[in-house]
Amino acid sequence: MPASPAAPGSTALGEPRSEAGRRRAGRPVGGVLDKAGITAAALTLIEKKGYDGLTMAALARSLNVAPSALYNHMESKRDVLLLVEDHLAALVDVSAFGAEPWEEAVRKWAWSYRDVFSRHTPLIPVIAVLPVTDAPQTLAMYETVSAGFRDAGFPEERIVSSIVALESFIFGSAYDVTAPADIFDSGSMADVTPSFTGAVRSLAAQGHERPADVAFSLGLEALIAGLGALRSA
Amino acid sequence: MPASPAAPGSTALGEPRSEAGRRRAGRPVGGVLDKAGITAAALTLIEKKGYDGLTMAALARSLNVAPSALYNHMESKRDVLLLVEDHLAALVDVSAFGAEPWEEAVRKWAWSYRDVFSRHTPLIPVIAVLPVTDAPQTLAMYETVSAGFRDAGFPEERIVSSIVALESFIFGSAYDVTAPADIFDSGSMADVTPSFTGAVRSLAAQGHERPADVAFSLGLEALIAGLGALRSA
DNA sequence: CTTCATAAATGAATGGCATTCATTTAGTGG
DNA sequence: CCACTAAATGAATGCCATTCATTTATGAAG
Repeated sequence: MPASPAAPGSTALGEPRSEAGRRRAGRPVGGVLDKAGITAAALTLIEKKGYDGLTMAALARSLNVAPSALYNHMESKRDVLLLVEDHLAALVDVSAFGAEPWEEAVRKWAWSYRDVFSRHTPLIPVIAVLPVTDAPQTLAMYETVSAGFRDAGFPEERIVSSIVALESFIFGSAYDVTAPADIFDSGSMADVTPSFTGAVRSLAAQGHERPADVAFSLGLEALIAGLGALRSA
Repeated sequence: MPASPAAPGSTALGEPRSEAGRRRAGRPVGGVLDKAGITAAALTLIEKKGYDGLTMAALARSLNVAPSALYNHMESKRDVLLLVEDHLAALVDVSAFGAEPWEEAVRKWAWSYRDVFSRHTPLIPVIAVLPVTDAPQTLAMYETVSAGFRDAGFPEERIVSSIVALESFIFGSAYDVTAPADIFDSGSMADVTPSFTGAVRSLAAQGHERPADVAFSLGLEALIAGLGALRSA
């Protein structure tokens, strides 16, 4: 009724669907375009082209499909990011909970969590506001961690706040990892910022391979010590 | 030489420049389009329309100028965000450094820092990777804080790492403030996540006005205690 | 075997975005 | 008074996510 959708059916069997089109037209055949397939394609794309390269068009292209086809399976691009986020949550190492002392379990979890998301910082604004209902793997991670805290003797009403505090630190620290090495170069302002410039030089003189790791370790150990004091038994 | 830039000069004095155009054409007259003016306009726009409403077109519009005019003063939109960020840094309260004990100074600084940026979370990915050279007010903040740490007896090589750790926690916590209240509702998965669901309920039962504040306080006090132990004197 | 409902794919819009560019304008310093 | 130049213009450009009418092909129902 509205505009003019051009020649119907004529070009419908043209080149665009030559290969995959035949396989996937109609009903569920193998399912290249299900959630698992979309997630895998998105991850590959992110690895190869980064988050700037993750466009709906590029994603569709890598699945041999028209961009609009994605919208039969997802409401928006945000859903794609959610899928990726939840996949990554499953990569976070929670295995030490229940197997090692609480301190060590938190330590391993936190380092692993930071490492995974430091390569996916564009997801952080998404996760931070993400209702866990939509992310089963993420929820599973919280369950394991919560159980670890409970078994370690944490009062139930402090568990969520403690995890949130740790997570906040982890997300912020994930950004640090990606910061340029010269981020604290005060340049021409060096003479009016003697304390800061001196502190930066003093740290640089230590010659740490990854300065972000030093700050992360420092903060994490402080949090573990401070939060650990909340335990009753 | 290329395309066809249409009627030259004819419409140049039309409506678009009726008011501000007369004031600002040519050389520096009053300077609505200098850094201060752009920053002020951007902040007003952000307050009224949020970060989604902060487009180069909308910013130009609020300055009674064509979008392309902005590019005579800024390299990219990122520069606008930098300007805003640096303006906000000046709002962070560092006054307690040098006036109160280190613990209390850090506490006031951290709460103030988090509060300012919790209303500007879209800037966080920008700040985290921002070379301080480009942000004088931000650098000034670091200088005051660094001096506070030095005077409190911190070994020089630990100062930057300590500040980075605190900042990471602050940025992560700024996101929490904006999270929806039901973010931890496990929905249909409640039965398979008993520990987490119980912990969430238990926190909710406490009836805190702002749950994010509880987590922030918990983490901040842990960091203050843990980092404070690094001081020599 | 035919018919039909339906999930899934199509491609051509749409509207918004940051950014670029040739050109014009109008003060300023010589 | 003129040349220089900073600053403004508006018409592209190209990219983006998203929408929609339409078509396709399958499996189930009769």
